[in-house]
Amino acid sequence: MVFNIIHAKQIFTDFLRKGSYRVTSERSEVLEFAFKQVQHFSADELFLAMKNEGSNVSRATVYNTLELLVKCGILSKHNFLGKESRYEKNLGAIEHDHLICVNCGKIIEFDNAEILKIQENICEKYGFVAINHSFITYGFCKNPDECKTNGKD
Amino acid sequence: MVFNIIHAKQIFTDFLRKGSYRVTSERSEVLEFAFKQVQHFSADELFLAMKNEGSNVSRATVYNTLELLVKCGILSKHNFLGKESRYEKNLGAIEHDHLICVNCGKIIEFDNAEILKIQENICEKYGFVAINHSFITYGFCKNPDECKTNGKD
DNA sequence: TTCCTAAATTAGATTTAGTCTAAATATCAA
DNA sequence: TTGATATTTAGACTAAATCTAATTTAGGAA
Ligand SMILES: [Mn+2]
Ligand SMILES: [Mn+2]
Ligand SMILES: [Zn+2]
Ligand SMILES: [Zn+2]
Repeated sequence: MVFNIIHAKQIFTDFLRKGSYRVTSERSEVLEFAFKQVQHFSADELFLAMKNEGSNVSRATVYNTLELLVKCGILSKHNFLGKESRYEKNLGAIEHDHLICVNCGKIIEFDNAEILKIQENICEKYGFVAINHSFITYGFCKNPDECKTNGKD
Repeated sequence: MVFNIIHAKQIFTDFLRKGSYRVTSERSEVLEFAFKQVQHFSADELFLAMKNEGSNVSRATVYNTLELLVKCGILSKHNFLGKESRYEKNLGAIEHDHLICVNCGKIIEFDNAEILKIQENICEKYGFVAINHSFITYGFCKNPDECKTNGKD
């Protein structure tokens, strides 16, 4: 599991070297900007944020690098409600999951170790090797007062 | 839960009446074709299949009707690997889940009541009312012989 | 049954996320 | 330092899904 940007850079560099990918300034830049994001973000949002702060990394490179960052475990990628892919840092011990209000868009994050156990059992049963998972519960806020402001992300 | 096409038609008509939507021949046609599908299918695949068998229902109506069929519980909608949405009939007592091989594309379906319990607990904890969920484990086939034919769906 | 209005349908345009291309550039092993 | 080849780039392209505005239809009222 990843802790901070120093650690993330180490992991990324090792991953690139090990896979005989090249270590480039563009890839480092994408990692740095991705790591600065505090919420879920889309590839295009990151590309625009970078551009906005003077970066010249291309859209294609942002998309490609995000995939590499997912592969080496620094980021997670989600597809909420069939919308564009959204990414986020992977910091904790457990890959967290999401509860989404289909009414106001609120996203609640939670850790649940039991889900990992279920995943293991199922993989054992069907002869699979798990890489990761996506568990999303769709519903709505019980308290109407909390279901107003569109608290996306 | 839905059992067969007769039952599905009943549920759909009730849902439409109750929501003061109109009962149209196009909506019935989409339901009939959707129900004939034996595997996961995309909106466009269904549209083309219908067209191919002489139906004149438009693409927009197919897309819209599939959403209604999801809302009333007749179909489920999935987003595997961030690709186009895929639909399927909802027949059993438990909303089944999926195991996907990122190498060969194989999809294994499984029932797991524990996941529903976890969902209930989490919703209780965070003041949510669950509608449905999506649980997908990504991984690869342990047995290389089984990981060849691209057994999609 | 006929009439009327809002809802639904339609073909095709548009939007959007993401991928592809081929020319220019940079990495890194030798 | 050099050169093979991996990477980056701008912009073209693709595919899924949504939107539009004109036309048709469902179903309630009379
Ligand atoms: Mn999250
Ligand atoms: Mn299924
Ligand atoms: Zn809400
Ligand atoms: Zn496989």
